Amino acid sequence: MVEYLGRVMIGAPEGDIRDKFRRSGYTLTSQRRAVLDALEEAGGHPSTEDVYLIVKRKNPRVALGTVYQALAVLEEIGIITSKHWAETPTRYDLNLRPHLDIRCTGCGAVSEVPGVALGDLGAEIQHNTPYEVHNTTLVVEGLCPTCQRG
Amino acid sequence: MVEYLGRVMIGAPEGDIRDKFRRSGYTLTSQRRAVLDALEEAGGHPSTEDVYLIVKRKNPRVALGTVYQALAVLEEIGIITSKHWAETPTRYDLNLRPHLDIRCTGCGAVSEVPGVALGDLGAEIQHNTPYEVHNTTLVVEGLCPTCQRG
DNA sequence: TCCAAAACAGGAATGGTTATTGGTCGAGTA
DNA sequence: TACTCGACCAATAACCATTCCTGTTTTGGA
Repeated sequence: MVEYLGRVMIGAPEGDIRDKFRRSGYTLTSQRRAVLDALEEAGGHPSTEDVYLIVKRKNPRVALGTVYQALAVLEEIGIITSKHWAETPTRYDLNLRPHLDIRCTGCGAVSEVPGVALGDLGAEIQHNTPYEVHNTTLVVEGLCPTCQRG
Repeated sequence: MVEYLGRVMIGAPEGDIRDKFRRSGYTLTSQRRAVLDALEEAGGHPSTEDVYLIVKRKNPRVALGTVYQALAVLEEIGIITSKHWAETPTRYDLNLRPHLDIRCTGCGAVSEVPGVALGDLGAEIQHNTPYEVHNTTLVVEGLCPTCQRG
């Protein structure tokens, strides 16, 4: 059995993670811990496949389905968030703070766009629709500096 | 051979459609015309499958792949637009005017949200990233009035 | 009318994701 | 310690939207 001793530095603090697991009723298993560590090691906005490959390096027995399920659990209890660009695999992020990401249609790289204030767009939308608004996500695509030159 | 005599009323006028096809080099075939008619008949924001079923009613020989390709061509030459919500099939729209749509996570219904001004969000994003911004889409989800009661 | 290019039908293949199944592990309890 | 129960896991099959492939048909231009 491989041991996962790493600590999550970028995302929620260790205490929060334990709290969220305890409150949710889910168990913080070694596989779920491994997925968290892999997210940290990957940095940025890895896909499920990225996470799977990192986890598998340390524990080849972990199945892809387990990673999918672990990521779903981690998102459900609020330790990570997911983002989805059309035609591409879902990506995950340890960064819980609301922020804007842009994806390069050339190489697939994802970067944060700082300093853009969305204001109370959510409230404005809610004001103009009878729907009960749950989720407003801004999806941004473009070409990164490298791909502009290529 | 089924004849497609319908005229597109909601989307681009007939002349525009012909122009766009001529300029693009693509041919306005009976299948592509049928797809346009189906989009009009479906109204709202049909999925590829929706369009396929309508087209098939009139001409059972049309293949699903053809509908996919026809929709891609129609989008490429600027006669229709597509929208994509995560985990759901792509939806198409004859309405070329920029507008905001919300999707019900309960029943899948899509409605327009009127009166929301996005301002120059695109410009603001471009100002804050070295990426060359091509596309900014606001994805909104919620519960429609009916599903709120359900 | 003839020909080359484009478009099509039908169906197989792909890729991301989810569901199923049978087995394992661990906490709580007698 | 032995038992029980449920959560969890690995492996794999299934799913679904979409794309690709192949042979055939249609189209527009010479």
